[in-house]
Amino acid sequence: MARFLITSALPYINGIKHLGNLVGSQLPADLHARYMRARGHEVMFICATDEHGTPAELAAARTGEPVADYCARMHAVQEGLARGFGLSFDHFGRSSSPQNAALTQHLAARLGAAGLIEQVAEEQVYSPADGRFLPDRYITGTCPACGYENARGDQCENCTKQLDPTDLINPRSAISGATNLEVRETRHLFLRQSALRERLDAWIDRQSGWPVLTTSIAKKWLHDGDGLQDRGITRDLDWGIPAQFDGAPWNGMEGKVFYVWFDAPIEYIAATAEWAEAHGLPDADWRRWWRTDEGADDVRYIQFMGKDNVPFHTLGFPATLMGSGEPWKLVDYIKSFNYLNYDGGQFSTSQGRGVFMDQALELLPGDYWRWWLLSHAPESGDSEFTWESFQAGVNKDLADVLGNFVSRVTKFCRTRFGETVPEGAAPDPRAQELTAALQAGLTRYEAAMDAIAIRRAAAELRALWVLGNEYLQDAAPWSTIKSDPDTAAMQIRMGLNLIRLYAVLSQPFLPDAAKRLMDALDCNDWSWPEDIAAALATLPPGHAFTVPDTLFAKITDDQRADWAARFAGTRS
RNA sequence: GGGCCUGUAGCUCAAUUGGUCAGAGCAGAGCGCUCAUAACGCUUUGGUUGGGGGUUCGAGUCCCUCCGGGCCUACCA
Repeated sequence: MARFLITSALPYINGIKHLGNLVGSQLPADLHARYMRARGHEVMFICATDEHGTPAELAAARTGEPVADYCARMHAVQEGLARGFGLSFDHFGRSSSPQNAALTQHLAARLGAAGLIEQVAEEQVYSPADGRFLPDRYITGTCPACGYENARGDQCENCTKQLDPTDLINPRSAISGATNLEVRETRHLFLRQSALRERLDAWIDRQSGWPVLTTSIAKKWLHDGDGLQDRGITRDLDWGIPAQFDGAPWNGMEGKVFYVWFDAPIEYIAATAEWAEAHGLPDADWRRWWRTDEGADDVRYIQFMGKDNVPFHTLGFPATLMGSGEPWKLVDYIKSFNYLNYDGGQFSTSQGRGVFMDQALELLPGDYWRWWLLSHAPESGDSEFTWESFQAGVNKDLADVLGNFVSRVTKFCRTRFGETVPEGAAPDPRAQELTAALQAGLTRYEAAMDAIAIRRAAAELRALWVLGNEYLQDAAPWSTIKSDPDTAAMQIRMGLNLIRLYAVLSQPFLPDAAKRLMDALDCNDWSWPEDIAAALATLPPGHAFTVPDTLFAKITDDQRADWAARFAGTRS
């Protein structure tokens, strides 16, 4: 038994996430966490909301709430949606927690003491009307290159030219529209990532088997141009972790907070501390996951994230931990994902394009989405959600192959033997053949799951379901019962035990359906099969069960057309 | 501009270090079965692996080039 620390990239507090966000981090992380637990490993699965930064402040301002209230409310909303999708976090924390503030300040102080933080004076655009400094993208104006009137300060969306806010003609605040902008000098803390470049580079080189997507992005940032650049880790904002605090090795940072990309990854650790507090456990209980000098030496730490998050997890966060000079646990494997597109374009939070988590759950339970999303996870390239594909995947895989198998076995048994596992003969050669095929398939499934090859794992799981239908077709208990009731009974006994086996094996993908199957079978033995023959004898003759309700309902053509039309436009 | 990824049957995707790897699922066609959510099983039609050139005994798999798609490029997070 090993110990697995699993973190999912933190969803930003600003609004409800769409299915692309879900499949890019939280969902695959959950799959892995559930699988590892099922295999008997000790797992700590951590996620949290990322709550600081300008967008949170602006979103709160729009609803008229104090930002802290807004974040608390949205955290609860996201937590509820996570539950709806069956996300089995050990703790779903908040980057605004006191634990994160303390740890962020602690690490910053350590970095400062190590000479890895310096103060840099910068000029930034300030908007007196808004009472705040404006990030580049919150300044709009006319593009000097193409004349586009709504160009952003970082880049013109029309001609894609990289811009500096001061390049814009007639610049104005994207927040208030104010045009009386001025350039002010402000001082910020910079993390001297460049000083850690060699260590980071060597550390990346030491990793093996990481997705190309992960290492290529890290290498690009390490070696492109002048190499890894130092990064500002503070901002002129109110909402965040104060950059000036007791024990800080610098002065003059009053009124400034740490930048979200500095404190958000630290929340992985802090959320584990939150977990300990929530369970009334001592600090040692969370530190054994994160401090290699306090027990984390045998921990395997795996992170899940979309490709946009890779630089911060391969460079920024490791730089923070390495630079602290303290023995913090570094990530062992980074599973990164491409993007899921929506019907020919991108999912877009800002434009409300695509299906959002709350909307998805209004249409269908979480398992339907989990299956399609995971079996189409954008591992090797961007993938695309279409309603046709979703309908086909759900109907064929879940309703026909798995759901109908359960239905035909349980209903046949009820009709011919009653709702108890029938006695019957001992397994015959055909049943042993099935057992062997399942054993081989299980090995392939486990290999894919161990390797976090998600689409392949889904295909292997489905192949196991198919074996049940093949066996049933071949054994044909509806036929054997006429001449050999004992054999028919054995065949159905196999079928009922197969359902339990499928519930156990499918649980990481389909937690809710698995639970319903086990409830119908009146079974609570979730032990992962070591030996298939033994696993298929778990439900003994005479064991009572009930025929479950339809496991997965099919998506009709009318529903598909209706949903496609409803989500064609933008979210209101 | 620079960098990275990608282009394999109608669709979604597989093919260890180049050597029976040209495959699977869906869709299509035929047959079978009737327990079941008109479900299941078997068989089967589809590709000169984006175009062209090169290296090699041998290349989706390496190199060059052209065409197409996507992403990143550090102050959105």
